[in-house]
Amino acid sequence: MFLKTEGMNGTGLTLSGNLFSQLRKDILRGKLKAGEKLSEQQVCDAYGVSRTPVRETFRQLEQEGLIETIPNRGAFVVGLSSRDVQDLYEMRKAFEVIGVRWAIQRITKEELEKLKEAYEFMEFYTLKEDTEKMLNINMSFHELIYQAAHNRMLAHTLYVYQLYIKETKANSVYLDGKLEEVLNEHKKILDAFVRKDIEAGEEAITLHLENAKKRAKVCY
Amino acid sequence: MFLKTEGMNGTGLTLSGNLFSQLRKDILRGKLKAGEKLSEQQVCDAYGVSRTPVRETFRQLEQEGLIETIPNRGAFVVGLSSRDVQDLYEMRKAFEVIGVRWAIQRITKEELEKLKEAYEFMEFYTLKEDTEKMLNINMSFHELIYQAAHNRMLAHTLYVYQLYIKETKANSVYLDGKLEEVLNEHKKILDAFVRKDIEAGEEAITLHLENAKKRAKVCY
DNA sequence: GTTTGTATAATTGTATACAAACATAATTAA
DNA sequence: TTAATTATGTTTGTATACAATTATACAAAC
Repeated sequence: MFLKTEGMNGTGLTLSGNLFSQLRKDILRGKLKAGEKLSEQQVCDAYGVSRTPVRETFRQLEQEGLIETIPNRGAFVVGLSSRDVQDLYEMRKAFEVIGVRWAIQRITKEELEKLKEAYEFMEFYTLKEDTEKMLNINMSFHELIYQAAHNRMLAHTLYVYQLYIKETKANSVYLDGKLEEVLNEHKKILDAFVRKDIEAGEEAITLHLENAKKRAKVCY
Repeated sequence: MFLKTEGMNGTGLTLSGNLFSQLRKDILRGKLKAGEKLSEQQVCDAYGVSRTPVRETFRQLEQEGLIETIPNRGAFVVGLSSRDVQDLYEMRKAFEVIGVRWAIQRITKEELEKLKEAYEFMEFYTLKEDTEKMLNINMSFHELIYQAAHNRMLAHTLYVYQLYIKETKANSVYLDGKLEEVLNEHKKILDAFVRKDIEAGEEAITLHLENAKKRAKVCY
C-alpha cells in the first residue's frame, strides 16, 4: 500500500508512487513553482528517504529539463511555461503524424490485430457510454501506434509528451455526448492502417488531435 | 588537465570529460556493446570515483534510453541499432523543419543578426577552405536556429539528436571541394529567415539535410 | 545427467559520514 | 552608516558502511 501524507514543510506534496514520477507530477501540476529551490534534505524529510535516491531522482528530472542544477548551489525547478505547453501540443501533433506514417509502413499483422481489438473495445465502451474506460483504451490505442512505428526514440518521446500533457492540466474532460465523435475519428485512423494508406492516416491523426484539443485538454 | 588512461578492465574506455558524457560517448561509439552489463564497481575503478556519482550517471543514461536498469540486477547497455540511427536521421529532419518554421516566426532582431553573422563566418571559412572551422560554425548556425524557435523542448531535442548523430559514426567528413555547396544551402536558409518565408525555409532546410546526408554523416 | 536446495560470494539499494563550497550573520574598519 | 571581512552554519559533493537482493558454486536427491 502506498504512503500518503502532507509533508514537504507544508508545500502540499503528495507521497504516493516513487520519487521520480511524484516529483515530476508535482512540477508539471505546478505544486512546485518555477524558480523554487529543491533542497535535498527537505525532499528527504518529505519522502522519508535518504539523500542518495533523492539525488538520483534529481538527475533524472534534470535530464528531462524539469529542474536545473547549479553545481554546489542546488536544484531549481524549471517547470513548463504556458508557452512550453502550447509548444508541447504542437510538437506532439507533428510527432504523432510521423508516428502514424511509420507505423502504417511497419506495423505487423499481430500489432494490427491488437489495434483492431482496441478499436472494438472503444466501440463497446461508446455503446456503454463509459467515459473513464474510453479514456484508458484511447491511450492504449495511441500507444499501440507508437509501438507499431518500431522506433524506440519516437515511442519514448511520444510517451513522454502524452504523460506531460496528461499531467500538465487539471484535465477536465468534456467527452460526454462526444464519444461517438471520438470513435469515428479512431475509425478513420484504423481504416488507414488497414488500407495502408499513409496520406489518409496522417490526415486522420491530424484531424483527431485538432479536434481533441478543441474538445478538451486530454483526449488523444 | 584531464585524466586519460586505459582502465575499465581493458575494455578500452577513455577517461577524459565527465562520467556522463564519456559513458554516453562510449555507448554511442559502440565501445560498450548492447546487452553488456555495466557493473557499478567496474565503472568506479575505471574512472576513479565512488559509486554515488556513478549511480547518478546511470540514471541520466537511463533517462536518455541508452542503458536499461533492472532493479537489484544492474544496468545494461541498450545503445543504438542501425535502425535507430536511421530513424534518428529522419526524426531529426522532421524536427529541424518544425524548428525552422517556428524560428522564422519567432526570431528576434538580435538573433537574426547573430544568424547573419554566423553565415558571414561561413563565407569567410569557405574562402579560406577551412573545413574544421566550417564544421564548427555550421553547428553554431543550426543551434542559433534551435534557440530562435524559442521552444526549450525542441531546442533540447535537436541538440541531443545532433550530438547523437555526431557521436554515432566515425564521422569521416567529405566536405573537401563542397564548401561552396554547403554555403549556398545555408544562404537559402538565411534568406528565408530574412524574408520570413516559412515555406522557403522548410524547403531549404529539408534540401540541406538531405544533401548533408548524401555528402557524409556529419554535416548539418 | 539433470534438477533442486543450500551456502557463500558478489552486487545493488540505501543510509550515513566527512570534506568542500556556499550562504548568512556578526564584526571590524573606513 | 556602509563596506569589507571574518566566523559560523547550512548545503552540496563524494566516499563509505551496512542491509537486502541476486548470482554462483557445490552438494544432495531424483
